[in-house]
Amino acid sequence: MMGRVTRERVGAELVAVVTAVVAGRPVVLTAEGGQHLPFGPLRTEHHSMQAGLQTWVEQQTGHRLGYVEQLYTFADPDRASAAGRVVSISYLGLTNAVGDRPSDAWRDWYAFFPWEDQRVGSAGPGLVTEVIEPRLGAWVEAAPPAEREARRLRADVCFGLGGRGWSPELVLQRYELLYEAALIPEAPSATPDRLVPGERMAGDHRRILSTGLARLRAKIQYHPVVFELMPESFTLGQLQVTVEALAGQALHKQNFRRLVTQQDLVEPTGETHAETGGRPARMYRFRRAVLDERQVAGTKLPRTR
Amino acid sequence: MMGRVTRERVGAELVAVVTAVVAGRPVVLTAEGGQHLPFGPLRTEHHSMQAGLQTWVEQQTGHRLGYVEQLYTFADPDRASAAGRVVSISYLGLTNAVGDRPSDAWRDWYAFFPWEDQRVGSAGPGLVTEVIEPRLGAWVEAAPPAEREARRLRADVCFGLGGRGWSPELVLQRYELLYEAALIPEAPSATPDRLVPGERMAGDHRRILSTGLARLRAKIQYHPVVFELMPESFTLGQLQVTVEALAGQALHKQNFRRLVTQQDLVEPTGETHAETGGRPARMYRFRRAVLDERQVAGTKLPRTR
DNA sequence: ATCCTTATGCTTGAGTTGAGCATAGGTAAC
DNA sequence: GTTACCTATGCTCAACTCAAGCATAAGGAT
Repeated sequence: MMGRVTRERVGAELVAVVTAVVAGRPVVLTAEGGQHLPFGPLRTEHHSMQAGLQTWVEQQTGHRLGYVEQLYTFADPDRASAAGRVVSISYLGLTNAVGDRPSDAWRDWYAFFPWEDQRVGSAGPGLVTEVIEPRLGAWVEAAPPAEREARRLRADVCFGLGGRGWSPELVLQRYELLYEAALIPEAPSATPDRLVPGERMAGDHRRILSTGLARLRAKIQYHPVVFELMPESFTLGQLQVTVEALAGQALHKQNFRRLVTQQDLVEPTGETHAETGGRPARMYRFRRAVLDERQVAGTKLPRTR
Repeated sequence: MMGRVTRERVGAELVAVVTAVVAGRPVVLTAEGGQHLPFGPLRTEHHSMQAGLQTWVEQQTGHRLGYVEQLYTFADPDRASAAGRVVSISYLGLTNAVGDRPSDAWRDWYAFFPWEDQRVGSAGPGLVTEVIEPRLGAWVEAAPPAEREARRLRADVCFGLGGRGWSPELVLQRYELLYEAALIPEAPSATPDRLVPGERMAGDHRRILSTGLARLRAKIQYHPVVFELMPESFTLGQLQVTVEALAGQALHKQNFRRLVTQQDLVEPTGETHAETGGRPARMYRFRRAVLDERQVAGTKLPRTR
């Protein structure tokens, strides 16, 4: 029967990856100057884990999350110390209001993962070709011959090398590859002179963050979650900028609007918006009904180039 | 800093949804006569949660899992009793060998979810139209008028009513709907005379199982995991039967083979197989290299009808 | 031989997607 | 006020994908 005793007990911790998009920059809520993600213990008084997370994220941000989703449960072995084992249950939360917290609590995603921003003009593309590619090349060459081809293939797939395309949703795989290649300060055998740029976080929080980005980038394509990051009404241009910020990639404008409108994800409010110095744009609002009507309806990424 | 103390401690439990496909029937490993899924406490000596799960599943089945993936972490509030809170971390495991365990440990998926098998000749289609649809209809009518349309829409989407198509991957949504409509014995307000057929399990294990089926049905479409359920070599017909068993749906044969072969998921072994009383089929093996070469490559479901 | 069964190959039409041309309707500079 | 420039929006076209089904192949059973 179910009453069987589980003899050992562990600490349970809730970790939140709360993200928003502000002025075309994706940001994540951090604590203590970006050193870690907000987290807290699961308490007995919490009705459920989601409820526990919701309440104390509201305490911190002053805003209710439009969307919460469980990410992954980690049992970081490095932390199984004297105090016993700790299990971290991580969640992804989306909001459109950054609230009144000091703005340095909201940090740009790409401060932690500069290579993930592949939009033209950003750091990503240069970083990959000038720093990451050569250092991964060295890592490939350092392998025993039998393993060399496997390493090269993995590097090529992750970072779109050798004529392969860049896949935005491989965030976690890229992080783990850099970790294994010791190009990241968290890695045990990392040496300061061979590191790839990017801020670190305490413990395994940067790994948790990368899991969140990966999930969001994947989810956005087949589930209408972007709208949780948008204000009540918005232009299709603003929506596209938001998606591009998350994907770290430019999209084909005309095809993006075709996708959004043909799926009936939005409806016009009747107003227009003329701030951009171009033709005024129609404003739209999200049709919340689609959440009930269908289970698949997303914002695919009609890529450019 | 990370050393912050988490004051309360909880029991941590690993739960496994281990599935295989035997003779065209999808089966799941259970304990104590199908009353619950195999589970066990997370121990300090386990290197990681996956390792812990792997080792004791191997103990139980005598076979190594080809594939293990974390499913979801539940904190069943009903079990937060005197002993304190229990957190269940669930995993999906796939294997192709049912081993030498007594075969009643392996139970047919569809004993627990008869409505999920929509293949012609199985119980599903009749069950939906003759039992589920009318009882859900009553549940819709029982709602306050303002809520009625929302309920109807939800029932229609989940069970493909009102001309909508059946979506195999909505396993969890269907279970939760039946739960809310009190058509399932686990539901608090369920009455014995209005139940939908299907065996129950202890605690929330049937919910965990439905999470597993949902994940597997979704995953199969964009990741080549079916092959973990297949023997070394197989015919395309056998592969199709396996996918159909999981999806609970018939597939268009010619399109299925085109999909599999065009993606280079398999390579011929050169042998043939003549047991079916028809033209002998070529045997194939899975090209394991695709796991490294690509991140997306699945067995989409070329549906029939 | 004839029929039944499963396997395999191929075609066709509908729909989806990537790419880009063309026009609309504003603001800012000259 | 005319020109340049900018973003928004509409539309077309070719390549590709996908559902559906016809046709043929190759075995066993009667």
